[in-house]
Amino acid sequence: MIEQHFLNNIFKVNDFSKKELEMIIPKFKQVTFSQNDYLLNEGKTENHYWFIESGFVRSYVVDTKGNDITTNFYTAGDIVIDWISFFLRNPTRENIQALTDCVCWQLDFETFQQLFHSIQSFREQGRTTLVNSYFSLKKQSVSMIADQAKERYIRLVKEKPHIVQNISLKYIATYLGITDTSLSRIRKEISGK
Amino acid sequence: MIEQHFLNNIFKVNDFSKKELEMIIPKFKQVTFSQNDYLLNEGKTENHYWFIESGFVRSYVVDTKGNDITTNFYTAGDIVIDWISFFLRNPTRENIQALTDCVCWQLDFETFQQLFHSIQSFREQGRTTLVNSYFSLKKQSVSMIADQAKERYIRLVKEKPHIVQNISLKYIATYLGITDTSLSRIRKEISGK
DNA sequence: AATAAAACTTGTCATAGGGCAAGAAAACTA
DNA sequence: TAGTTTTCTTGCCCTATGACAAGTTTTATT
Repeated sequence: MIEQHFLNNIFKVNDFSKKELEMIIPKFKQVTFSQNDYLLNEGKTENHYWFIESGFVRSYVVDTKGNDITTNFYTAGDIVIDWISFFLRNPTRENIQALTDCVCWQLDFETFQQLFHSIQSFREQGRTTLVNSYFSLKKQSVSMIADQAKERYIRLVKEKPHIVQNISLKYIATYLGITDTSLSRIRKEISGK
Repeated sequence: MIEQHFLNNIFKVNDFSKKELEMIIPKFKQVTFSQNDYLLNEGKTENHYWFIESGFVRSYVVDTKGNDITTNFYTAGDIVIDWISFFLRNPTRENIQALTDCVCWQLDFETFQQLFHSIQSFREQGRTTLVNSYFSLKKQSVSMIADQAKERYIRLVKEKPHIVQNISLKYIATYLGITDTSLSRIRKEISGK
């Protein structure tokens, strides 16, 4: 196989030796999901994570009033993982749902552990990935306090245009912490400028 | 020294061998901060983290309008760290400030790396600590969307009563994403019940 | 104790965004 | 191509919270 495996975009030759790549890449298994399939359901303990080769995914939690709140969107190149459930080995509160058909590459916890403890660059990359997720969450969280809904939407359009273009308004609204009604009005206001 | 070092509460004999503890604990250095000292300032790259033996600390960011937003409170037993700056080696956006005099135990990045890559249980614990921080942030973030300010305040009182009792209203308000005026009204309403 | 500076409360009024319900438009389905 | 369902828009009215400004209380300073 000449180096054109999708995972070579994730595990780069600059960061890993050839030998390490040979230990890592074959451990991933390709899986596909159809639109509306669940990758993970509330109450289950996550035993895998995935890199998305193609498609769109969202994660959400259901609040005490029964509304669902989108916690994240994922698309090609992203890691889909519930860090909390995966590492703390707890039943999750999240639901992870394919919004379109998806092609993913899956790794299970045990294999992850084995690679994590044996390959230094694998654990450095893993840590960096987790910290990057922390960073996005923090940004989103501060923005929720500091910015008005319209500003949050504008930022999302700028930072993740493909999300805004491909995902239905109601999910984007709950991600921004507003109702679909409000988001519709915000859109109108923006386009009217 | 008979095992009554403060850090023995953090690194427990159940999780580490005696030899490992001897490699870890002496690497920490005791430092003290006076009220209003800064542990970290915006723009600097974090090169340390601390465990708090006593005192109260908060972290905050300044938003585009110049208001500050408290991102977290820390107290005895907690780790004080800017995960993002520490691991990504970036200048931080956060300010970390002692709200009272504090006694802390400090470790620097280089020593951390050395321990992280050489002691398996140290990295397991480090990862767990990071994921726990992620978990609190996520909870706070979802609550910001799902709950009203009053519910968020009630939850804080329940989960971290010592914070509510020891820290001034204005900081708690920005942590909850509201103004000090609103928090004052919420308090009144609650006590009037 | 006297003064100053913070911290907190309260009043009045303004506004972002929610709740609900009815349409309109678009996307499936048969 | 008609029928159904889902998605999105719009109108009307309401509520939680903000903005600002004036007290009051508490804490620190001399």
